[in-house]
Amino acid sequence: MEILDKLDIAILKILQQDNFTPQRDIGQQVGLSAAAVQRRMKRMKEEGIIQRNISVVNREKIGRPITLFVEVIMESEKAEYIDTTKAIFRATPEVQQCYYVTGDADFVLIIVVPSMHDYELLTRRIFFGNDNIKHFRTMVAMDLVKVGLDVSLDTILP
Amino acid sequence: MEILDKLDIAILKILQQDNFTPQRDIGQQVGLSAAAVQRRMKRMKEEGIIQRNISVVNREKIGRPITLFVEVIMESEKAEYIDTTKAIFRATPEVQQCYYVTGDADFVLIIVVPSMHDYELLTRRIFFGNDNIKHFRTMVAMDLVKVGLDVSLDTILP
DNA sequence: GTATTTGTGCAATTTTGTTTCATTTGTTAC
DNA sequence: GTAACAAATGAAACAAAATTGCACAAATAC
Repeated sequence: MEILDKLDIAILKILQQDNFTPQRDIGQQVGLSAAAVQRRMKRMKEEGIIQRNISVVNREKIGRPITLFVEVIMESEKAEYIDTTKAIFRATPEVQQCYYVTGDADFVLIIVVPSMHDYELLTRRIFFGNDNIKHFRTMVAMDLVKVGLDVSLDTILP
Repeated sequence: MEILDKLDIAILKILQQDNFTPQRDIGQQVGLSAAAVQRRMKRMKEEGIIQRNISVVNREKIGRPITLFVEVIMESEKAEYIDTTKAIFRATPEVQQCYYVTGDADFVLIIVVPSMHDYELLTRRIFFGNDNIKHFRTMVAMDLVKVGLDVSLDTILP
């Protein structure tokens, strides 16, 4: 089955907030037994609807207080070069998120580092070290107004 | 205590990948008993080092395939207006992430919606409906090269 | 109408998480 | 060096949660 019913959505909403919520509690909230919740969770995990289950670590408390946005513009958009660059960004732990985009830029990155100095060193490695990068534009986050990977589940009509 | 030792970091690395890993398995991997892992996890949760525990839902599979980047430039940067705008972005479910930044833009947003049409409707609500927004620039994600909230824990020196 | 599929709740079972307690380890004071 | 103390640990007992087996009910197919 590929379609989500109201119960699946109700379960996902809870799991997006806190995936340690006991299945019994979830069941109570959505009107199912714990067993039924468990089976639905298992199915959604198998189908890839639930992609991952993760802990979110506070970046400030572990000494990574600097969050940056970088727009990267490539010299050439040849698939070969793009793929190489994707692989580099993917493999760089400081690059928390990387999107290949249309519009003014080619890539948008979110980078998390301990200090601006570390960022400078990083730019040398991944930007100046890459001949195919024509230009990059950095913005520094002053306030993490909203951070998450939530997908809004309010208006799904299956 | 505020400092993380090597064992804490090893535990966090695992939890950032999969927070359903049984404490026994974590213990085995890092060289601790399950009880010790449990106590460290509890402490880190209490201290806010572990901020949240969440499921990540696949946006494509639930009918939200469009991811967008938006840079927003404000008319006035008066704190009052900025705060109001932050509150709006925070309260909008389609706005998955929102950062207040320095640089060419004032805000950077990541938006997840079912279709470009939905995005157009959203822009009317949250951008054109806000007099203080001077300009916004949209980029459309073609490839979610790397998506996560991981913080690199490799080079922590406490 | 009956057969089949799909999903459910309940209860038994298994696994996991939590607490207790004695012991070890490391630190400080003398 | 050694005694006293604090912090963290592992093993085991215990509690809670997840998982499975099974009988049943609703929806669908025939």
